[in-house]
Amino acid sequence: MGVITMEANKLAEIFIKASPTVVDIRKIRIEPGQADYGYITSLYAFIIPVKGEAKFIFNDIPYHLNPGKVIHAGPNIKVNKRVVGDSIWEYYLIHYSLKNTALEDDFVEIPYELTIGRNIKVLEMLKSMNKAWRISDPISSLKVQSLFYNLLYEIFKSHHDQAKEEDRWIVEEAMNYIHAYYMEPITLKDLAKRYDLDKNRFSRLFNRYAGARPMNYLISYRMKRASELLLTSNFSVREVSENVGYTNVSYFTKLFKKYNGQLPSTYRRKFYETL
DNA sequence: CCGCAAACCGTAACGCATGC
DNA sequence: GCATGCGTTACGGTTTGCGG
Repeated sequence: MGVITMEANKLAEIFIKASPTVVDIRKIRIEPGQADYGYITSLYAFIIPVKGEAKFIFNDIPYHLNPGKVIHAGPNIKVNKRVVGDSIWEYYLIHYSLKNTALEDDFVEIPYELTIGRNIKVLEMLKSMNKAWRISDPISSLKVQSLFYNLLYEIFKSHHDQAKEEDRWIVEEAMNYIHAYYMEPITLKDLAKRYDLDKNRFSRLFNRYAGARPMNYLISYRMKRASELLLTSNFSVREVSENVGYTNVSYFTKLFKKYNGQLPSTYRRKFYETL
């Protein structure tokens, strides 16, 4: 809790207006277990983890930094950091300043976190930027600036896609869950809780990718299984109903009729009559 | 006992308002 | 234009009761 995530389009808008200029780029390697306490930042910066992991505390809010994430921080933030785990902590640190200081209000003073996943493009750009930064002629400086803009694009874009990816994953996982546990009682509330989402939000998210609300999807799946069972087994209607997750036949019959146009018993009878 | 329907209750889905 | 919060509505789910 406390970690702020930002919307990619909003960020793009802000950065476009603000014309950031790179002030410094460096790749930093720190041995495991090392810590650093209480310094205050003076510039805007992106922290892009490459290897290992570290705990940062910005103004008392903890952030866990590992590859796949990008952190943005502003000036006047108190930083405590510690490298955790037993591998070397390696990251790029890019400091930049704003041309247009009138826009400083748009830059959140609280650090925020972006999820970009494993991104080779980003790593390659950082490498080139770092290399070009060591050469101090105007052409190389131009290269650094243009790469910085490319980098921003790539980071924001990845962050944007990652969000969608996460949503899609949740829906797929939920569908798999339904396929596996349709015979058990499932409620929307419990499903949503699995993904730590508000039930309303989850229901809509599910609908966006699955084309049906979760509970309707569950029912359809149960009805599909029920019709299969009616034709392929010699279970009684009651048994079929129990096998797809309904404790009472009444309700099952009602639903089955709604979904298949006829009652379970009729459905079975009609099928065998036409053989 | 079994399958079904009607009556009833609680929850999920819908639709609208609001904010971003 | 899209996501979110919230009140209302519709429907899922339980109980009861009836005919075969």
